[in-house]
Amino acid sequence: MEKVPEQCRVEDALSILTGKWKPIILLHLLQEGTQRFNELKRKMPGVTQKMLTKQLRELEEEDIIARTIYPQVPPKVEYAMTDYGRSLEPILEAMHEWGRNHTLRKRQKQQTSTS
Amino acid sequence: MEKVPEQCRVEDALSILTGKWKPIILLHLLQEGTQRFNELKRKMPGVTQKMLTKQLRELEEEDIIARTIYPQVPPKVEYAMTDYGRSLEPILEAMHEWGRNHTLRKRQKQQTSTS
DNA sequence: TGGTGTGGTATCTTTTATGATACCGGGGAG
DNA sequence: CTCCCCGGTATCATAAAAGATACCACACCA
Repeated sequence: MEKVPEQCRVEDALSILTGKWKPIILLHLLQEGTQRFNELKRKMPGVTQKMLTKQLRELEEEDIIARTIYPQVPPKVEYAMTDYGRSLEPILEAMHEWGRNHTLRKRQKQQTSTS
Repeated sequence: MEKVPEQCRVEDALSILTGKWKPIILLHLLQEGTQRFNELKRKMPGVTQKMLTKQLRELEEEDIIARTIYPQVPPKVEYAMTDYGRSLEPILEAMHEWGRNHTLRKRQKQQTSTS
């Protein structure tokens, strides 16, 4: 029936989330809604135009975000989560929750090692 | 109060799961319990010894898995999930569930494009 | 005596991801 | 006229991840 091994599914999700700037892009779009290119760029210190473009394109390719071009001058391009993209939210939340505990744990370790 | 940006938490989780062989290692250990090195290796076609060692060491470093060496000849080394490692299960399950739908979606897209 | 199984290391090469930098068109501000 | 803003592209360089290959000690088996 199903020939694809189980772990491939996990890797599918992982491959979409993996990328230096993708998690933060997704969090911005989820939490603050539709954003313009430079708006995102300003909120992500350190990212270069090229990298931001690339990561956005890859997310768009997977139908996680939608890119809307307004035929104006100067150009206006907006990025928004798709419904499909929003289906990633449980994963991001699970990771966020886990990460919170991970941070706490690290702190405790540091304390015990310095005491 | 909290100076660490929210997305860092997500990236913490991601950084632990990311690695070509880590998801499958974790799934094997979760589903089949403690495993020896070569036992894992045989279940992961294509992995080289070096890569398997590296990924296992990284997971051990993060306290996700535990490495037990039995002072025998020939050597016997076992890998097992730690309790902490098992706390990743909700994330892996969320990704697995998402991946299942992702696969279905891709298939549907192919069908509509070839019809 | 030579080959096998165990759990690795040490090098080297290739592939992939990320980054720095320069450039673009065209309107609007000064 | 000159510069900036916007949302990019193109080129080149670097860093990081992954892979190929060879080697190791030791005991066991035949």
